[in-house]
Amino acid sequence: MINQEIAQIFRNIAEILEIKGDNPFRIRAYERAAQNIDSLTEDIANYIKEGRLFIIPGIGKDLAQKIQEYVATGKLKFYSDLKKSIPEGMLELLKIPSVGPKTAKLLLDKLKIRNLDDLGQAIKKGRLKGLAGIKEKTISNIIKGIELVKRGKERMNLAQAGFVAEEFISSLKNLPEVKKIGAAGSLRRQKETVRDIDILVISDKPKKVMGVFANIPSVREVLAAGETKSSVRTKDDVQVDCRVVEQRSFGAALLYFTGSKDFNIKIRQIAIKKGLKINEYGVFRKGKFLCGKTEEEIFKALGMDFVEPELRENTGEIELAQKSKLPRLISIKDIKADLHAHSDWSDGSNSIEEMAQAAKKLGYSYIAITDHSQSLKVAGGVSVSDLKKKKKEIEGLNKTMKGFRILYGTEVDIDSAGNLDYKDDILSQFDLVVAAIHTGFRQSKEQLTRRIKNACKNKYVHIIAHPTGRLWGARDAYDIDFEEVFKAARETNTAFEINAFPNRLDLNDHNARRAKEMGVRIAIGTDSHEASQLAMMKLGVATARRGWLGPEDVLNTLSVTQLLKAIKKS
DNA sequence: GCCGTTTTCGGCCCGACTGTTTTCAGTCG
Repeated sequence: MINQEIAQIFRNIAEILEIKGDNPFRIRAYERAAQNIDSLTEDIANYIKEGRLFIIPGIGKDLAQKIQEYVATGKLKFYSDLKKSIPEGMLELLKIPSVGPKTAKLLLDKLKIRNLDDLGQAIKKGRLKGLAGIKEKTISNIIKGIELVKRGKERMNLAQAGFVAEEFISSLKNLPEVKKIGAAGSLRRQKETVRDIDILVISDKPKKVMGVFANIPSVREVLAAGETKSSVRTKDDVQVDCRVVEQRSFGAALLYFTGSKDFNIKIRQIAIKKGLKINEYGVFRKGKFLCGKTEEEIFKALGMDFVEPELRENTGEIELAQKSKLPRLISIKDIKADLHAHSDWSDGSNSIEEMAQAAKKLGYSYIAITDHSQSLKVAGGVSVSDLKKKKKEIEGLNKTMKGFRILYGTEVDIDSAGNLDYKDDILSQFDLVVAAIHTGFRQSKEQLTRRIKNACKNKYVHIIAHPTGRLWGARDAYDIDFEEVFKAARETNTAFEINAFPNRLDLNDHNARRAKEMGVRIAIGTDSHEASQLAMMKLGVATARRGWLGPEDVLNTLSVTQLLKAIKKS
């Protein structure tokens, strides 16, 4: 989407300006604008059309003009000129930990180092020695940093980040010195991908905690070890930061380390206006400690409601919290069913009964078994003749399982022409039909949009599953026109799925929020292929929460009777 | 470069750790 292109350009501009030593507040203005454009749920071209650019925070006269120029021409003269002012490879130097804009500029000015390769050569030849402020230690840090950049550590997905954090937390939580411990950062905000793990500890003996932390088995390297703050890198190249504070500061530290950065800046500005100061130790008036033990009391001191971590991105939640108008977010307890699961009738590894028992164990009252349709041979799609047997099996199980219902469902393929893989007379027999694209991902935006709209228009299709097809780390989302497909979904009473599989999370948080704004209902499904995967529902719920969804926006908070009524098409 | 019910100019969040320094700049989150 063009929003992301513009955001990236603004970020690049900020980095170039940093190297050039420009005004830090001007740099910050570009970063802030990039962040805010990134978090828009709607195409920025619409803002231009309707003269609404200025309602985007951080967009003033100058940036508005730059956005208009880029949207109109696909180019930005200011940016292309600016790019010419530094060598092309310079920005990659900034990716090296410990190398910031000042060091990069020093390397360019003194040694004509223009990219990573130049830097490697210069180090080999010993040319860095003798530069002002650079000695042995700095050089060895740079060498390690270059290796790290070359290994190219990506962000983890949310599930992986949870495992890393759990290992560190479980190693620390039973120490007698540890009174309380928790994860903060983007993991607590439940972002779909996470770069670093932040761990917060309450203790009166920070030294002891820091010592144990630095010696956890999976630690490869200690990056920094201070009195109250340490950073390590694990054998899998994950950076983990640990911070120790006193009891009275836990809320303040949790707030600070949970972020996001923009959120923190905004609430600190609010504090200043009230004659207060917030840091990670508490809320202060004229140097006097007011509070800090819990996040709740800090929000109260600022005159606003508690903001759930998933909303803390400075995309409107602060203003609503000040007016007590935040939405109630869905929670895992609201979920009564899984609406997308496979059995061994297609490519799942458990029987329908095993899947149902596992769902019952999670406290659900129903589950939809949505095996693949006939043409999807690689996934063992169910033939029309087998469908009868499958239906019969489900009817049998439903008689024996008390207080639980199995819905007879399918994940029907939307073929490359936009037709469905079962005929209407077959589709009409299912309790629940989930439709999805599994082939022809490379079609044009128009074609893909049309295929999904076609599926929405089918009287028997209830849910569009994993609507953008993305597989994190393997396949990018395909481009569809969300405004159009959401409109079609609303008009036809078709729901869109948040697929809870960790490398899908599709719809993502932004698109889910837009779907809600456009009046489209959401179904959360795990796409489980074995019983244990049903537990991934919490990741789908996390995405829903980041998309501002409440229980009323999500189909699987309904009882089975309510659901079957709600999905009916006229 | 943005922003304003104290302001259209002069502010702009706040602090820890490192490496190189004799008191601090750079980097990071």
